[in-house]
Amino acid sequence: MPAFKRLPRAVRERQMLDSAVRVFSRRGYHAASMDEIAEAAGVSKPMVYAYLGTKEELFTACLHREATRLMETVAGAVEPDVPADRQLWNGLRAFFDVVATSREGWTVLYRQARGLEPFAAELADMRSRMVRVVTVLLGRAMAGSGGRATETELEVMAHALVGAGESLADWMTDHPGADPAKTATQMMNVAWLGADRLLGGTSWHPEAGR
Amino acid sequence: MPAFKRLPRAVRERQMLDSAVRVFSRRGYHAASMDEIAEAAGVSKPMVYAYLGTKEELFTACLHREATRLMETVAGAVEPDVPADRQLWNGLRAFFDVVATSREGWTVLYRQARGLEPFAAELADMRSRMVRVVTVLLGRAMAGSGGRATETELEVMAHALVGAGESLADWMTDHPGADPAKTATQMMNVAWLGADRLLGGTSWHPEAGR
Amino acid sequence: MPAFKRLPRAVRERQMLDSAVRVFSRRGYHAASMDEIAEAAGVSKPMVYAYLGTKEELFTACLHREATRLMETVAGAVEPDVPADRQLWNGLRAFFDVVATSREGWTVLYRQARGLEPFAAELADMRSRMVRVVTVLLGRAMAGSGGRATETELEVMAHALVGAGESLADWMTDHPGADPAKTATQMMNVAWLGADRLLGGTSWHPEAGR
Amino acid sequence: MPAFKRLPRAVRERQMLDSAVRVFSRRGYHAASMDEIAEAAGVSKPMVYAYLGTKEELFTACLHREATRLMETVAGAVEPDVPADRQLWNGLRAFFDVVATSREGWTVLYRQARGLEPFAAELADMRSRMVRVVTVLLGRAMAGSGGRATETELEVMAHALVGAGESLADWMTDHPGADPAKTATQMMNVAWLGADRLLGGTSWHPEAGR
DNA sequence: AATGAATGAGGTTTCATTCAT
DNA sequence: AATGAATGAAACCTCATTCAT
Repeated sequence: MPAFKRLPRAVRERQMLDSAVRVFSRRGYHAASMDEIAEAAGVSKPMVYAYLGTKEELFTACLHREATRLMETVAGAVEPDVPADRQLWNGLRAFFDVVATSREGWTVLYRQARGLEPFAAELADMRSRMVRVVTVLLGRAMAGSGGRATETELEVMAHALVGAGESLADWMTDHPGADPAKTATQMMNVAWLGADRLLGGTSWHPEAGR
Repeated sequence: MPAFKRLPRAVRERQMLDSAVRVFSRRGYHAASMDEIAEAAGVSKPMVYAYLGTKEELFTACLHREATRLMETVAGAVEPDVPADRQLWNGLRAFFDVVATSREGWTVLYRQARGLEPFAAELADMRSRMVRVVTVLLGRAMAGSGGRATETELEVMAHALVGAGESLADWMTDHPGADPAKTATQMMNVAWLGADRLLGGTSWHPEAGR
Repeated sequence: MPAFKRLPRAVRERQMLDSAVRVFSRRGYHAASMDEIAEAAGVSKPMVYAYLGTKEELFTACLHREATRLMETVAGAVEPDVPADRQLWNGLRAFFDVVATSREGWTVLYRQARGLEPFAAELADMRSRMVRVVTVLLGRAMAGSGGRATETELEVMAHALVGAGESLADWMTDHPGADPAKTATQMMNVAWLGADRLLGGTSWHPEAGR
Repeated sequence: MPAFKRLPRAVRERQMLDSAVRVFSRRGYHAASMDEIAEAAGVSKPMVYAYLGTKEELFTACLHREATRLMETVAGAVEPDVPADRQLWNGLRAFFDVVATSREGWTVLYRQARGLEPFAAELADMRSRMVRVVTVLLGRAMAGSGGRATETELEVMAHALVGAGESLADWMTDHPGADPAKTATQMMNVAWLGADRLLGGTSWHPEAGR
């Protein structure tokens, strides 16, 4: 079943990436074969190699595209002049939105890549950037509260928050009906308020004056 | 290069598992070859197949052994008659201890397995058990505080906490000097107290009367 | 030693089947290696797998091709409006012709397959069809002779005839100079002269005075 | 499960051969593993090697034992002073008796070995001896009937008869209820009625108006 | 621009077979 | 006398990758 029409390169590339993401998600990096990807894209294998290169390069390309999509969405949700907690909530909601929307895209590739050299390194990098952003956010919040946590402590906190976020992203993947905004709020209740207060009855809400 | 001596089965099996964990960790499941594992164990390939079975079964065996080691250590650290926060801290410290001690053993296998069918399913199971334990813990804590979170909310909280723990385990893997007890405390500060209070200067400490 | 030229699939497939039949005949199913078959066809192993599939499938393909060749030749020799004995002779001669012509093709594969799961079952099927055809032929002959053999007796007779045919096919394989037509006649002299009398009502009995 | 007692060599050997025949007939020569055979005999593998040698030698041993059993039974059924037809019937009945009694033995001998180098050669030998016996029998019968078949013609007849016998043996294998004596009679009805006339001088010819 | 044809390389798995106890 | 421990060798199969058309 050859491609029906000669299409401009950009379109073809998009088709291939779409197929690649789908196949990689379903089968996993190693079990996915270039054959299957090419077929899924309705193209012959040499085309894939001509346009996107090696299997490794192709996977990297998938990773990049999905990562960019995620990062940009989150970045677009930022409102710089808002309190730190609200900023965090905004970012979380955007993050959960993306995850819920393109389940195949992000989560699965992410899960794959984290355990798979030579992609793990790259992923770790991206994760570091996220942690850094959160760290800065926490730093700003602290500046307005008179706290005195060390830089390392802030970093550890940020790691914990990012991990919690990832974990809930996974949870959403398994609960298709879950609402991103609500999940973001629930996470804020743990992360921001703390289990102690939360369990005691206090609760955090995005619309609260703070 | 024949094995140096005839050893009883139990010994050889342990050697093989050790080597397998090491090789799987370094190379990743797919890139690891049975050849390399056998050689690392100082044994010929057929021995590996005779004692531990297929590559898949071998990996599963590694997973099981490391998971058991982890679970038992954590379970052994539990002190049932202690307040919930302290219990959580105990568990966390034990968890971080194991991770820091056998870096190759757990973290890497865990990272691998989570993105790799047919292991992901089994791992997900184990993770579910962990989440359940934490959920129960939270429920008990709430019972003593008069809160009114729903079951689902508790579960989401538990997911967040587990994710944060995993994330910090990763962080420890990259920071060999880190102290498990201290890391556990830091995580409690986020998870139990909440970022808000923490940043404001309050802090949680394992020895505090509560 | 790469293939000399790029050839269309149909051609290559034929070459491969030819080689496979030859190698399977010489070495036997298990002793034959895909490597040797590929080399004999002047092709690399992956081509064999790409075009003809698994070793089992390849053997089945060989069996099918040779069986078809045989069946069609025999079927082509049938003249429906001729007396039963003549029809039988026609079929036999055609059968011996094929066997004598492609010695490697049929007999050897047939011998192999009869003792080899999972091919035996299929072969048994084909043999059953042959027996059935002969049974019908005998039934028609009896109808014109007033005999009264039971259905089972006819079937046993047919089995005996088919076995005799196979045996003589083997004999021909070992006597390259033998003439198919003459052999067919000789077999008729045993088989038909007996069948004829039997179908006509005469019968032999162990206790008879002779 | 080691053998329960130290047994004399002869007994052990018999056990092993029994198991070997059973396993070979169930699995086929190649699919049968020495492991399985040893286990089936309740003995360790080195014992099998010590007593019966290589796999090839073991199979040959099976072949020999079963062949001997068959030959001796048939030979024991001969009554030299009886007419040729009755002698043939006696032999056939004994033959079918053995086959019906030890189905597994027959399977190993014929279905397997006939298509399998290096055993086929040996089997062919045994078969030759059978053919020779039948040929002689036919010759004697002819001498008493005034026929004039050539030596080759007799041999061809013998081949046909042996083939028919084998085929009916197979048929019996698939019809466990069948009666050896009756089957022998049925085969005589085809084979002998024909041979009888043929040896008496009548002959069939394709061009005969019939 | 696009593809059918082709392969090198490597991995898992299974056996028959033998030591050393 | 008997066996658990051990291995060399080889088979099947699959894949990423590239020519030649």
